[in-house]
Amino acid sequence: MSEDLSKDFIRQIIDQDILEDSSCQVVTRFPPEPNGFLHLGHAKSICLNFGVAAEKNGITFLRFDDTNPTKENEIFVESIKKDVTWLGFDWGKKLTHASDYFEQFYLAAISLIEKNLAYVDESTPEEIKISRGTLTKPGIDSPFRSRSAQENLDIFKRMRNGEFSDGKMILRAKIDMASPNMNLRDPAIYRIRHYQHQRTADKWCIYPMYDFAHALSDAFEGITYSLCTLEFEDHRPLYNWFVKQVETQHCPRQIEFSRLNLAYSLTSKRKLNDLIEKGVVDGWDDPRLVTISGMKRRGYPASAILDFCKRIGVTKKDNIIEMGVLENCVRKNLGDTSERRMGVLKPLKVTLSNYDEGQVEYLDAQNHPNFPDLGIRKMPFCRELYIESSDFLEDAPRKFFRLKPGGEVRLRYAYIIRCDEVIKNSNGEVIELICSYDVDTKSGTGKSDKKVKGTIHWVSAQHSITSEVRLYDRLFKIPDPANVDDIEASINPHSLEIVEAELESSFAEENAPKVFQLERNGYFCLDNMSEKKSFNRVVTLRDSWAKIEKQALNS
RNA sequence: UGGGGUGUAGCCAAGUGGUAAGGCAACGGGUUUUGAUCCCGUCAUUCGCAGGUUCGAUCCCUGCCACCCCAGCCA
Repeated sequence: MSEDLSKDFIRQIIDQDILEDSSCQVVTRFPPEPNGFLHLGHAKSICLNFGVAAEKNGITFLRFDDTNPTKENEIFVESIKKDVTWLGFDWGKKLTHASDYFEQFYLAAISLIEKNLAYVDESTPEEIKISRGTLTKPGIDSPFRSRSAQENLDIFKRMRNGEFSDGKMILRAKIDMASPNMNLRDPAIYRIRHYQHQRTADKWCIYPMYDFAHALSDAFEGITYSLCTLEFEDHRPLYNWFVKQVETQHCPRQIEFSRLNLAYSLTSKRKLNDLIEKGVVDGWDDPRLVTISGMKRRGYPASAILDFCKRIGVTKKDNIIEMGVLENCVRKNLGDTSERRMGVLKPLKVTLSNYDEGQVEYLDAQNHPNFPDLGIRKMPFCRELYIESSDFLEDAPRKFFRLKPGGEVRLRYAYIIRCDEVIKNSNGEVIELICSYDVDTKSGTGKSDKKVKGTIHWVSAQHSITSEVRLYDRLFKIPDPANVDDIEASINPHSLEIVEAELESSFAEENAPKVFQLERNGYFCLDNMSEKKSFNRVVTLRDSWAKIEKQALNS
């Protein structure tokens, strides 16, 4: 492994800060709102926040941004903790919640009111919307803007005491209704919500807004680098305004980076939630989603996700990462770590006419071609076998070096066979092949120097285990599902295919691997969530034959 | 048309006043009883465009163009 020579712009800023002041601490935070499950975009943020701190012996808080009780719940809190841990990060004792600071936020709001920097506005939401102006027209002051601090103080306290109903009034920062930055046109600081909060229950009926709570939480925790995505760039002046006006002891610095976009997939909690509610996918952990729990269930190793985050980098550029990058990380990780097995996804029966009925041979099969230390297993070989249907073609193109009528192919770890006869059903579909084997070509014996182009996998029909296997493809037909009106119309109808596969007999053993490669088919894992025994295809192998076929089709 | 950002290959991404890293993809070849893995090689005379400064500009200056974000009592 060569060392990375280049650092992203955030790490460069931090390096520079440390160069200028060696006492400079690195304190970061990962601050999800517990209103959904984490996805790959969060993984990017987690890797950045935890990574940057770890590199400088700093610390990272896991902070739940729970300022909106109507959208949040304990299930999401637990899932987030689980996912962060699974990715391999440890927040130690630094587990906090925005709600831990509700009292401090309240006091900070009081101080703003006392400084005449905040006021209670009793306008309706519609009135506030209109008076805010537009992108090109300045807003106008609210009639409540000039209320005395005394009066504001009194009403705000009564807001807290629950004297008013939801939506009746808000506390606003008094900044500048004519600011070209919309966020500075007297943004809301507190709103009234008579709603059970998952942690503070009914202790509060007023809740702070994101900009206020986030800036102050960062300041209270001594966060030095508050790393967030680009859409908050316009919020930075407001963030800084709160920190300054509340006169916190510590001043955090917000730095923004671009969010992750992965082609043919969705990284938006809201849109994921829609798909789940409509039943388009099975839940947050559907293996077709790039949620952390979905990818985990699919069989993606955490280290592959970490590797992915490292490869995509951190910049301020809009980006769309190709699916291949993620898949490649998964293959790369699994290639060296998973044992090989054989399994036939779409079986085609093969009968060896010259192999004795009732005879069984046990043939040696390597568990990993590159690592002999991983040992061998015995595979039973009989007169009746299954091969992959796609490994036989009646009208084979020139470069197809698998089985065809009259052609020969090697059965991996076994013999070379020749296809003598093709049996079809009344629909003309091939249902069985009658073949003959060449006894001198047994693997490892060196009796024959016969060479064939192709080697295919197989299982003994008598010994194979029928098992459910789930084959996944990308969830969407289009690269940018996030940008279309009708997401459901862009769903790939073939994103999940369930097949009855025939697996080699070793899967009956107690210590059969949970994650493995089915040779020539891809990487698979046992699905821990389904009730019956079922396997997920994690990712296919790279397939240059498929590429050749596709090219032939296009030309 | 206000404000804030971003433009380096098909996709990511370094770089910086001295002649364009790296990864993925693609392509060509080698090894191979997985059309896998692995190995070797090819792949930007040019950095959104146009001017200017300079011996020299992707980098500095000016103008233009394209794309993204912002008008929640969401985060």
